[in-house]
Amino acid sequence: MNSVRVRFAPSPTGYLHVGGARTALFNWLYARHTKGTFVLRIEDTDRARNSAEAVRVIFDGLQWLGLDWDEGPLPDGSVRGDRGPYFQSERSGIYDRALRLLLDRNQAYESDGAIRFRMPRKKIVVEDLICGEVGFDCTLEQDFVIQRKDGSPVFHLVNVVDDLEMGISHVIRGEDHLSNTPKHLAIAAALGGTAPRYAHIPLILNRSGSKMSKRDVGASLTEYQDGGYLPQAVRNYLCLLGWSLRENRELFPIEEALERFELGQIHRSNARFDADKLLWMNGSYLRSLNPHEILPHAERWLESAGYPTGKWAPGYIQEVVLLVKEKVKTGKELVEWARPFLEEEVRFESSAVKRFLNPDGIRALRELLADLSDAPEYTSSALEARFHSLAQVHGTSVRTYVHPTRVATTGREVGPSLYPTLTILGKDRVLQRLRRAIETFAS
RNA sequence: GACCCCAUUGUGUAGUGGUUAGCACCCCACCCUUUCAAGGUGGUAGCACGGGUUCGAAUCCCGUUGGGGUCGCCA
Repeated sequence: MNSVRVRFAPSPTGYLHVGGARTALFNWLYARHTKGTFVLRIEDTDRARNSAEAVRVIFDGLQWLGLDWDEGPLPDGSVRGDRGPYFQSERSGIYDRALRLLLDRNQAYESDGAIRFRMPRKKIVVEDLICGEVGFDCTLEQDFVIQRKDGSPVFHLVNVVDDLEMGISHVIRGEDHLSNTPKHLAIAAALGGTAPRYAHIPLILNRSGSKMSKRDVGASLTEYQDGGYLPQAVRNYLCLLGWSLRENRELFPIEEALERFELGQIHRSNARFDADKLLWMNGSYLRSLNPHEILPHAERWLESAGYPTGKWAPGYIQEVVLLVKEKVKTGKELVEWARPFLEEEVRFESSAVKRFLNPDGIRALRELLADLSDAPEYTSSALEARFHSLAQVHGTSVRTYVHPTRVATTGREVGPSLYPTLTILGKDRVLQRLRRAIETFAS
């Protein structure tokens, strides 16, 4: 009988931490690899933190990453699984029963209005699937609170009770919990249950080398959701923090990770979060998307940036996106690069104007305008030929025309290839923008 | 401070007693080129240190140093 049951048990704090996302990912990978069950449990015992909005963020994050759960609350308000409830706030009866049991067995006692667990004074060995045998001398350990004065149960209690009640077989969690594990083992034993196996995964460190926290840039998954990252890229990157395929390959489909994922191969050392590498990886994924795949993403990015995509002729957005996608690494950048194609007014960068719309540039634009006005053909290759012959006639390089034209039509000195840009903009708009630039910047 | 974990270029990793220590990101150079990217080629940079074990250690053991984590009526 296959009995792997793992869980992701986040606390609804209003955001999903990348470390949490990676923990969820590893749990999910292990569940899928073993054909086991992935449970989502919401640890909302701290009433101050509990809100529907905060839970929503967790759902959104997991769904965005493609991490589906077999048991737990669902975004539509329904519940899947018969080992619930999956909100700790709805499980107080279960905790009360556990508390009473511990009290009856004299494994817990009241003190100052709270209830403390009677920690066994002995050596406790954690047999961790990743860290190996880790010994703790608990002979001097203090008893600790498992129910607050206000009657609410504390993490150490509820976490263990729920893992027991829900039949969790493996607890895969951050290494910051390793030191808590003797407590958890002791509670499980006092309750007469069989504790799950533990697997403590290394922490994700921030740029300066300490545990990534809420305040760190890039710590929240929403930054990637909103920043135009592709979920498959973020997921791929997260796989690499503490785990690898071991064959000099870093870009791989999730199915492959799922097939190859083993707890024993997870590292024991912490990993620093490298935003540059994630950015590179995202660009790599972005470029590998075919037109059919990238369009929905691009439309979403454009829409949420305030550019309705429906108002344009069919195919126009796609043309723009395909032109621009080779040059950008995120959806956010894609939007930036697409702007000149979607706005009436050209926004001029002052540095670009200064550099290329000087008297020489304006002269070049005048020559180009005259030449282009009666161009019979307006295609990318025709434009290219025209630019070249223009340069030849005037005994200069094609650059003389290219740069001022890019600035005049897009406002910037960098951008996609010029001829396709001019083609997509269309002759009318291009001529209009050339005239406009000449009027505005000729002095 | 006590306890626990960790240690291969700046970063992520491969490497499990014998390798010119491999790959990727970053950085640099060159090529390509209308800009910027992408792509291609090449380059800089690493086994923290000290003891052992061994014919032979990045690999095994011990210590030191360094980094991280935990010590809440937070989770």
